[in-house]
Amino acid sequence: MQKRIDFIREIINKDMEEGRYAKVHTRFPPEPNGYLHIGHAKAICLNFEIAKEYQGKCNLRFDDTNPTKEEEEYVLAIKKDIGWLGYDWEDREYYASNYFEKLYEMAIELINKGKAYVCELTADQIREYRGTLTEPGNESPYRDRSVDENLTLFKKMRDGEYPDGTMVLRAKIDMASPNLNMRDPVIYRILHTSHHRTGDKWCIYPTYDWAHGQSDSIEGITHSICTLEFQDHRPLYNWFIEELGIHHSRQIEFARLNLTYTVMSKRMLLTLVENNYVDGWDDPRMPTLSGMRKRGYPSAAIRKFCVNIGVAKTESIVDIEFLEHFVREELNRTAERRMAVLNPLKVVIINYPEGQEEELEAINNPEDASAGTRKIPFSNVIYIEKDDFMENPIPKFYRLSLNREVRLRYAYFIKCVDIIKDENGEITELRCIYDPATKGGDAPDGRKVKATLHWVSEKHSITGEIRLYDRLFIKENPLAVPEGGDFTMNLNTDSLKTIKNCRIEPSLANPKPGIVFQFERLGYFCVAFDTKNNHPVFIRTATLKDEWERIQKRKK
RNA sequence: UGCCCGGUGGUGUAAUGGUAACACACCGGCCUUUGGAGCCGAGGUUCGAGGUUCAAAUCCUCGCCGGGCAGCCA
Repeated sequence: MQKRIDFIREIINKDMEEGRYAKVHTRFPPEPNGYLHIGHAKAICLNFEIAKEYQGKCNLRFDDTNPTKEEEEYVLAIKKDIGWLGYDWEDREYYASNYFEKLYEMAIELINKGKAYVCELTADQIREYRGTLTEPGNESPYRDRSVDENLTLFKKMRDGEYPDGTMVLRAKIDMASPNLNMRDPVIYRILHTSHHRTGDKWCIYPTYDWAHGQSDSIEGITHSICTLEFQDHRPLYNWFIEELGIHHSRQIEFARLNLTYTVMSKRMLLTLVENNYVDGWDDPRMPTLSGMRKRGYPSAAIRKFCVNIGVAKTESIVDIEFLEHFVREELNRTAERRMAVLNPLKVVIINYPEGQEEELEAINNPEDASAGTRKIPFSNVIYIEKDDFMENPIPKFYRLSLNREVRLRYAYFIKCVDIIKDENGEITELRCIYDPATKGGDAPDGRKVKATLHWVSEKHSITGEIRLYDRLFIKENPLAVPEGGDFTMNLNTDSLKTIKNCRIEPSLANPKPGIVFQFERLGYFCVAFDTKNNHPVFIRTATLKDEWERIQKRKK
């Protein structure tokens, strides 16, 4: 995949030139406490693509140091999503929990060096002793315990002799450091909670800060790429590595992805799931990879998006349309075209013999000749889209109207000669005449029409359900709320509209779930996984760009 | 009044002291059997002020603005 060189690759190039590392080895380190979202995709692509470019490797490592939040369900989902994105960690599926024993030994080593101590201050006291952003902290009264005492206490912590929260192991660094992370950070806490991998083997767990850098080191990671908020932790990780005298990875921080009309925090996504604002983590409206997969987004589009947004340290918000652009670009190339009418309006062609029918040839994908053609049945009663007719056409509307001629795609020119209404004045049917000479859609006399409509033959069509998904939030920044409000007040209450009786061309009677089609002039639609035989269900993946909609919007 | 990071069109990313580039969006036009796709064109002097230099988005100084950090979360 072609990409411009970014600051991360620049650093790596320099490291390689200077011989700092013999090869490049990266890793993607998710915490299994939620599903992966598009922001994670950025990190996944970065790490795996860099490994590929430098003929190195990229590990998958679960950062599972907090058993109170992590679950097996999430590790399964995460692996599935990374695989779907197209990346392979081969046999390098690691877990921070694999290193618990090693990490424990490292802690002992620190204690032996007089660089760690068991502290019995409560959580609240630790906070008070830490000082503030502008004032230095105070040293814990337990800071100067003997090595032996620390060793004994730490062993007893491990043996389960103390309840949760009674003591912790802390690194002994500098309570006056301007970097709060260096003010004797906690590296082990007591948690009598069973872990999804280690079960009840442990009742003390390393903190992320203690586990992360050393896990990278153990795996021989050369370039540890993470998000901006860990910049302030880097000195701490370096301190650990140096005290322990182990392999030193270079940490490089980049800005996480933000998208308009989207929330990206796992906490908020969990809120949406738990309060049933959406139908699970994989709801097609979610920014999760599983949601996007269900929505019909091709993984290639997501990859391309991730490459094209670039990487930098500037915090930014990418327009969701940029993602949609790559989805459309990919689908335009790959999706076969079909015809479906969402809001059917009956059209009777009065000069086409009743009972007669014929098959017309249609191109499956104008962008890909190898996709071939298919036959579409035609008869005297068809359906067109309600929106494609206007009794009193406004300027620039050049679809069907009384006495106006348009083309039915791949079929004939038709001209509307009569409008039938019900007692409420609603249009229920159109009467048209067709020109037999225009079969296929071209007029031998060279006359032109301004519009081409999609259509479906009444007696041949099948009915189906179509789910129209829209963005989940009404505000570009869902987090912008008045005092006391929260992001859920910016939820789009109309983000899902279900249309039951759509008319769909017969070739779509038994489509394969997951496949995406373009319904001509409407958009891309993905076959839903709960679709049933002869009653297909489609999910709208994305609309087509709509010039007519833009014209109307502009007038407002 | 602490420490760390950042500031280039509407958005995102380039330009690594030498004519501010690319993509998306937007606007205008062409083309079109999808008002799709495609094609062509318009729009910025780089947060501000000084300084260094023949030459500054880039280097220096001082401001301004934005973000992160006071979990036994990651």
